Amino acid sequence: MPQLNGGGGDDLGANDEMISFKDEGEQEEKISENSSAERDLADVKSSLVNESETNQNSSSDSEAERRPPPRSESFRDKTRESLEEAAKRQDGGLFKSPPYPGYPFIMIPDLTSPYLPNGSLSPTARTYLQMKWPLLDVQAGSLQSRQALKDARSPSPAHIVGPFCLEFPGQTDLSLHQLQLSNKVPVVQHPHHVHPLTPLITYSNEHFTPGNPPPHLQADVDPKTGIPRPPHPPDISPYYPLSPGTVGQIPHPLGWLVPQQGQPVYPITTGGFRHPYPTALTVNASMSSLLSSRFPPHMVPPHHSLHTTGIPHPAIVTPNVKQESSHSDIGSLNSSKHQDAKKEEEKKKQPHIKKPLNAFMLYMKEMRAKVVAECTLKESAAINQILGRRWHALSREEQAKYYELARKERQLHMQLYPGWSARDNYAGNYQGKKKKRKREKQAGEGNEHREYFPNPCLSLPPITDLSAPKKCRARFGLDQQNNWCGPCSPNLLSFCSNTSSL
DNA sequence: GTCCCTTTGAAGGCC
DNA sequence: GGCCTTCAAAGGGAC
Repeated sequence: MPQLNGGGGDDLGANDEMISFKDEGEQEEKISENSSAERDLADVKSSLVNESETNQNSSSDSEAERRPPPRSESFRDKTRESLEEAAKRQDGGLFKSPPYPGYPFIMIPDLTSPYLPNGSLSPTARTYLQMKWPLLDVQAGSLQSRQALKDARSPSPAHIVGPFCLEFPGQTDLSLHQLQLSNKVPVVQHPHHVHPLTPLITYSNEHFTPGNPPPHLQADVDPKTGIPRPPHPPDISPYYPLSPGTVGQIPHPLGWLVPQQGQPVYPITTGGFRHPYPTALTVNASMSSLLSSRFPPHMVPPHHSLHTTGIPHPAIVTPNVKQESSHSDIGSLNSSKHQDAKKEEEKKKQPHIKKPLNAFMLYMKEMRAKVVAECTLKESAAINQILGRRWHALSREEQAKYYELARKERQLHMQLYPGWSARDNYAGNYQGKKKKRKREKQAGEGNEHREYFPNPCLSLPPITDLSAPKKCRARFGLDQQNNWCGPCSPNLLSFCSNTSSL
């Protein structure tokens, strides 16, 4: 279990990474950012068509209350304090918007040892699991647990947001119902029942095959206690040590029934429900055969993508076959080209070791589904904007947890792939893809500013801040306002100011 | 089918 | 050291 530098000297930057938020107008922006996440959703949705943020000023009072307190103490002390505090309020505060909902076995102290000495789940663990997975019968169909779940859900752990991101505090059931009525939201999905391990399900979920429940997911029973335990795929090796039963790895029992954006809400497979880096100690060679039997051939990582341990590492991605074949066709036209193509082919066959996820990526993985569910947004660009703002709205302690996880990911990644460099994945080194990006497009000077503020109402400082328009005003002058970029355009500004709905 | 968009952070290269 | 670029995830949208 990752600890937040309780005393160890091994911090690889978690503290350093606690960079203060941007200055310059960010003060004002922070006010709006710290304005609740739910407004973010509304903001973004509306701002997709240039919504104004001016109304955010009206709620600055409540926002001030939500803002993290001044951080006069050392970060380390604060971190420890917050952990202790979390430990104290583990039961009472469980439904009070847990500070780190995505990492229950880290942030929910009780879940670090969710099992009681007799092997049964601790009350808090049960409650938490029920909250996270309402369909998971933690106690073998215990009516009690269901009742407890029902009760527990009443005080909404967070804000359930309806299809239009309206807030209905305390109206969880209603909101859920509304969500269910919404044709954009999976009926079974509860917005807050995002799998608590999503952030640890790093790398792609591409190996998951929606369909019938995998046989291995039949709830297994603890041989000692007789208590059914959540399924635990044998091929998953915990990176972050878990207690007996590895509660953190419990897939949603109905995960295969809960599609979301073409993916399960609770990805379950070795590719989808997994820890970032299976350790060599607990994985055996039968994994590939297991994969072969459970997944379509194209989803089973070829052997050459196995780690030296024989593990199909989640960070290893094999380039798709089609590209290879197309290159082979081209190569067949010319012998020299053929050789080149062969080389490329071999190059492409080399496993692609992905970068470890950084803190924000981990955060995004965790929160994306929630945002999608809350706001019925699907465009990742818009979602990421929301997540970016939420990220800034997080307290340092909350961010620190993700930094710590990211740090551990990097450490493990380094251990598993000592010679790997991020450079290896740069286009050219790795042929499997792709991309040259917006920077290239920025060649046009006019676009530069525009791209920096891709969505004016999201990225610009408050409308009252005239510094941004000054950029284009300085560049082109007042008499060439037609050359001003969108965000700087006074017309757009007034549009933003006056537009608040789709 | 491929790339772009959008976010933040990490890492590498260049000056 | 500062700046720039690329990549990591994600999925709709554009081409």
